[in-house]
Amino acid sequence: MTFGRHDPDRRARIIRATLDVIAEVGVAGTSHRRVAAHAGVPLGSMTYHFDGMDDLLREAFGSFTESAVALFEERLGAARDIAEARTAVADLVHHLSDENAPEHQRTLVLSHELYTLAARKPAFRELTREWMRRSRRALEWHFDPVTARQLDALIEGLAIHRALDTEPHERALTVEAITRLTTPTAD
Amino acid sequence: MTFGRHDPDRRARIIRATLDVIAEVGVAGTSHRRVAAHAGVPLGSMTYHFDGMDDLLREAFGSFTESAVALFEERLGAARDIAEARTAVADLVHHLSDENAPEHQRTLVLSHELYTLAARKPAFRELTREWMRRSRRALEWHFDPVTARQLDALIEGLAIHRALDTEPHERALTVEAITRLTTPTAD
DNA sequence: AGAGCGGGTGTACGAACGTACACCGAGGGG
DNA sequence: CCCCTCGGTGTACGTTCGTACACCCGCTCT
Repeated sequence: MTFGRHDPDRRARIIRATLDVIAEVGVAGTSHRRVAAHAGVPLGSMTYHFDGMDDLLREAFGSFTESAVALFEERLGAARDIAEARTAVADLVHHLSDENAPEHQRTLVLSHELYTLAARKPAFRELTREWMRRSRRALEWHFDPVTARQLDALIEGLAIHRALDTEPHERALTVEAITRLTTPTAD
Repeated sequence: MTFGRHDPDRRARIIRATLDVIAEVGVAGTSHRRVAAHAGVPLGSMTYHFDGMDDLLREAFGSFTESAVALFEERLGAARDIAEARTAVADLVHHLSDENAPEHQRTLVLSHELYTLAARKPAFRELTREWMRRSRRALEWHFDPVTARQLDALIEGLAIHRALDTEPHERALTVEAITRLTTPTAD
């Protein structure tokens, strides 16, 4: 039995290359050939390791959501009280939407590409649901379920709008919004 | 000078067809041929009326954002006080994310497709900026600029998450989030 | 009435795509 | 030492694409 004779993490490298290509030219411009070239593997490897394009995309976005959740959990896990949790949430919003960090623009681009697929194909919607579910669970370490749900949506909206804005809003605005949403109204 | 000899609103019909095709198969699956077939015009009309694919997409999404803004302004314009404005905002969120209305899934799909383009191409980012600018202006008829900005992001996030969720959240959660965000905190 | 113009269209070309599949060669079994 | 197995790969096919451009024909002007 020859096992991993050539390249034990060939698959993983293809998946990383796929995400790179998607971030660069979009799902629309992603092809087996381009991914293969970027990963430095022959074209035949594509159909050998993955059951066609859809399978490749699903694996790639699965890996992407995994690391997105990991970041979420890491930041929220480090917070020791509500105040720190609020700060962590603000950090996440600005981390995601910071224009000066190409790596973060990448996250935003990949999110949109995934949402676009999810809006049309159930298989990808499953990925986004799992992502949302785990994000909310992490928020529930610090906030009640309803607040967690609202906060999750707020993070999404703030990050998207901030990333697209001509002049991204200040941190103070983010913090203020988080504070308002996590403070029960008087009545 | 023969003018509009055949079809005065040929262009407009192509644009409508383009949005239909995008909603159905995505920007990735949209081709001149498919749009032409859907609009009932010859393939040659595509390059005649539009300077290539990018131009076509820009025109189509320009028309899309126009009607999205119109809906926004209509709903918010009809509100006569803060309470009605809050209700209008909740209406917009649920209108956008209602799973039982195919027309609304369409809006969500098109939004994501546009954001995906905007994340990569400046020409499309201009469209989303104008869209955000006008949405915020409509919100400012009832709320201060900072709140308007926060609310705009919240609407976005709630609509996206609600549309993708397994069990979409109740209206009460939306209303509660809007109330919290539009009520200054005590301290 | 005939000519000429120009808006509109059919077609053809080169490039790129996903995928199937015949083939190769290293390594283990006899 | 030979052969067979099977993981891995190169190539070729059929399809679809964007775009250019030669052409057609209804209309207007002389």
